[in-house]
Amino acid sequence: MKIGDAAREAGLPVKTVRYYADIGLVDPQGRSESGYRDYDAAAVAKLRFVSRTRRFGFSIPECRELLSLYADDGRESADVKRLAEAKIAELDTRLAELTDLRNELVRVATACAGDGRPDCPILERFAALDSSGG
Amino acid sequence: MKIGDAAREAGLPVKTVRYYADIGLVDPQGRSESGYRDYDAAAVAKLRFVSRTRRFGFSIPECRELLSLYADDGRESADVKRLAEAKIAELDTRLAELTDLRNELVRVATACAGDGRPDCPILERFAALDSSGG
DNA sequence: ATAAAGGTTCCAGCAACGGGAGACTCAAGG
DNA sequence: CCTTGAGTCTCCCGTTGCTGGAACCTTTAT
Repeated sequence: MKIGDAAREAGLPVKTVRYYADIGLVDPQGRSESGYRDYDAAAVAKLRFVSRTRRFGFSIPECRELLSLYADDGRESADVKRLAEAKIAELDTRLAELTDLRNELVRVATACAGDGRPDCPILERFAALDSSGG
Repeated sequence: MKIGDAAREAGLPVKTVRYYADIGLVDPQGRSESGYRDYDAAAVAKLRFVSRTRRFGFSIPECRELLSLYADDGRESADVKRLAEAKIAELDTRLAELTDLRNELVRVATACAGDGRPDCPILERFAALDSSGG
């Protein structure tokens, strides 16, 4: 199977699949005589796996680790669970930060009249001297 | 005031301040005879302003726009409010995505025994054939 | 006089690809 | 057989917002 079909089956851009091959994340099964990358079912499964794990917010190195766990029949599910839980904690932190940010922005935007006057609490908030205040 | 002091006052790394000067986002007031960047109070205020807006999730181009609004006495607060509200909507979208992601991960992690067995619902979930399923 | 601390420039690189050039290959149609 | 068009190849540059390092210069303190 050529790269275009593999990419379509995995739901990834061709460029991305080629990139994954370049960095040795998902290698094609081999090459055709004319030099085309050749993907078999196993390689496509890995691509699909990576596609999903990427969508779950895992970095390439993390995907690499998960992929090796996936490919290794003797893997310990505890390892996988540990990775997933660490990622959940990360997401929680990020969510809290983003929520704070959003509430802060809502507060200043609400205080802003939004008319044509040059006074603007948003800008004043940004320009505030202290960077600690909420 | 030299770059180090300006950076400290703005709460930014020196490298970042230099970078902002390079891209013309916040220029120093001038240069000393020996070529050192010289920051006055106005420049430091701009640095602090940018530092805050960056922390609020605005991109550099957006900061540039806000900065020009900030620097322009005749600015319209409506422009600023519009920018802030667009950013809030963005944050909401991003928050929803991250929340979905997190819940999905929690679900699969919960289903995983986490013991030494090779069975792992997390990996199976990642490896799932359909990419449409919740 | 000398050493440490801080400044300068430029160059390289990070994540994770995307865009596009220029050459090649393959499948179909006339 | 030839042509056309789509797909593929490699290669290199660009993105975002910095960060680190090298090699050198200036200032400050002792």
